[in-house]
Amino acid sequence: MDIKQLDEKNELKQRIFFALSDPGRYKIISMLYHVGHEMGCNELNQHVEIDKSTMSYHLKTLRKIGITNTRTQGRQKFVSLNQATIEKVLPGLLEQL
Amino acid sequence: MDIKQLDEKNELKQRIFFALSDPGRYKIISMLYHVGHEMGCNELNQHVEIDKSTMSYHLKTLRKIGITNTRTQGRQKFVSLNQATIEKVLPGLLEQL
DNA sequence: CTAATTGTTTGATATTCATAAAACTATAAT
DNA sequence: ATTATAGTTTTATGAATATCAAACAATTAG
Repeated sequence: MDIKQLDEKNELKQRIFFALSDPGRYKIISMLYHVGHEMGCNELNQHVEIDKSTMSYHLKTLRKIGITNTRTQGRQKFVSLNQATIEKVLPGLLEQL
Repeated sequence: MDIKQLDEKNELKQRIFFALSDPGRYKIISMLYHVGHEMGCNELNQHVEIDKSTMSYHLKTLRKIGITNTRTQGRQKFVSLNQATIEKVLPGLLEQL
């Protein structure tokens, strides 16, 4: 693996660490991991107590980092954890949350 | 373990994630872990290319979080990783850096 | 005593970040 | 058609961050 790929890997790690450094995002990620399946944003909101626009903002961040997937069904959006992406660069991390 | 202790544990985790979310701090932590022994700030500076005052700022952050120890000898300060603290809440993480 | 070395602190600056209210879009229900 | 639901975007605001130059210790060397 060349230096460029190493840097990219470290950048992804750092973005994941950034994601986990905020209490709200930590709870979102932890919740998604522990329930083990996708959740509607509203459902998430019932468990993680933050304003819905703040929630949307954080979810957008997670999406941009690339550690969540979103599926739209009707007027609902279901968010799920892109577990493989995380495991690939930081195996074993999710179990620690 | 009660909720308060859990919260404290998660707070420490989140602070560790914050520490690792910055490229400079990531390199410092990674370097300290991989060399496996304490390093002088100046020595660190030769490996991690950041301004010495920025370095000092980041090292202060790590100290406040509680994941490094500092020992003064003459005019040098030796920094080492408080590995046990990290391992306690996030076992296996350091090997991934 | 005067330099140089090692590191911290202060101050200024630019940037990013988190938060929430308000307006907005899209879908579903009545 | 209206209204309710689900979520996003915009806008504004305050707080936190990162960076670096310059001044400031404290120790050591010449």
